[in-house]
Amino acid sequence: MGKGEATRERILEIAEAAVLAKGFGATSIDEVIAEAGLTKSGFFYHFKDKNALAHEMLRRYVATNDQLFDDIFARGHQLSDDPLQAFLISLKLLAETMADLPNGHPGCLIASICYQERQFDREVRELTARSVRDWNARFRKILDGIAAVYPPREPVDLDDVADMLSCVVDGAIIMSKTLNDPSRLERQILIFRSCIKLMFAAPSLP
Amino acid sequence: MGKGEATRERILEIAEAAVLAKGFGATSIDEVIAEAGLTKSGFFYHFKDKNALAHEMLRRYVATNDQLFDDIFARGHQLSDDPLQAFLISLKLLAETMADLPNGHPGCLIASICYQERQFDREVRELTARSVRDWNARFRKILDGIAAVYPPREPVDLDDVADMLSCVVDGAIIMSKTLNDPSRLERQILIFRSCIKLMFAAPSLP
DNA sequence: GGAGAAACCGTACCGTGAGTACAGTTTTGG
DNA sequence: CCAAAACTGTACTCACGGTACGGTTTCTCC
Repeated sequence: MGKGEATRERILEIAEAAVLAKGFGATSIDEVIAEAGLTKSGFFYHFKDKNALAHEMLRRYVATNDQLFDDIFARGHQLSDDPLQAFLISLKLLAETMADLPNGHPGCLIASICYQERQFDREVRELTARSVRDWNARFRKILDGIAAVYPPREPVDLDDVADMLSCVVDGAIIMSKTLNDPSRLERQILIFRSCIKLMFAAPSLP
Repeated sequence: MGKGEATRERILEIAEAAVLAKGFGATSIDEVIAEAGLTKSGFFYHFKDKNALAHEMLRRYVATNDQLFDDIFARGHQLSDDPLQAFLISLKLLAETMADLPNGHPGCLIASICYQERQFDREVRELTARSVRDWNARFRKILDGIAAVYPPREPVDLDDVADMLSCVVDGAIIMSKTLNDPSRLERQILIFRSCIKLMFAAPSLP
């Protein structure tokens, strides 16, 4: 990794924290470069404008989250052969992971961008949309595996159930931040987990 | 209503649409006053700064939503004496109301502010927190009434279930906007409704 | 209908932040 | 050592938030 790449990473890290804390518009380049220890010229050497910065931040954020999901769902699958049990374990792991974040979840970049959309170009908006669709498809695939073994006890659209996880997480992050109570996120994931249990597990099972 | 009040309302309406579409930071006063047909001096006659504008927008937004919830849950209670049925009816009404919005839900001001918090003073942040807490308490009260008649079939914290509605709605609004698909919101509310059914309704009931 | 308050308009100004331009300088890797 | 890469420095422009303040129109009430 060249020196330039290291600087880029440093800028992105600082910028992401600032954007999640106070929004994209309120995050000034001056402030980012001050913390990163370089000049304005240096910044524009790496990013042609703020939009490019947003684009790279998003790429980074999506990649990190993808990796997290990969790990967690692989671990769940590893701990149980039963698709439902594996998913329930993964959700528990996800909840724990979120609970272990020292200062609570820093926020969802996609949600942040969603409420600032006009500031970004088509490319950025398409990247957010694609990421969300990918995550939904991932969850949907898991649910397909479950439904094949455990027929749902209530007629539900599995696409909607898959969407629900992202919705609950995004909503819970907002609530955590608004109420300044990080525990909200963990608890919402666990409630979603209960819903999955109720949907698929036979009434007799624990 | 004096003429001043009418102008204030006009400003707030225009500003709310702009803020939800592109964020608070990206909404310029110049642009709002141009649409409202008045000058900068006129704007600052009504609002001492942008923070005051945010505060009033939020008051307006919360009041509107409170009214909506009052209507919808009153109607549900009116259509069934059974607390569970009443809630299920209300959720259906809520989903339909959201589906009927011509261009989809414009967005949640609280979520929008959540991702821009540093731009606002303590008063605004406290108002958002209080509103969320009030809504959660409202839903919790309804759930208490249901749980008294129908013991939950899975050990769940009713506070968390109450929170879940706000989370699902907020998350679904974000997903609707990100994917440019308004139907997502309605479907998420209905999935939440299915979860409520699964939690409380006896297995034999339809 | 006249006076005074409320609801504005016009102009000029300041500070901050995004972004440009471009020439010069240091750092780094082959 | 040398050429590219990774910056620095200065000097702008433009948009936006906000201030200051004097003047003008438009209600409203007696």
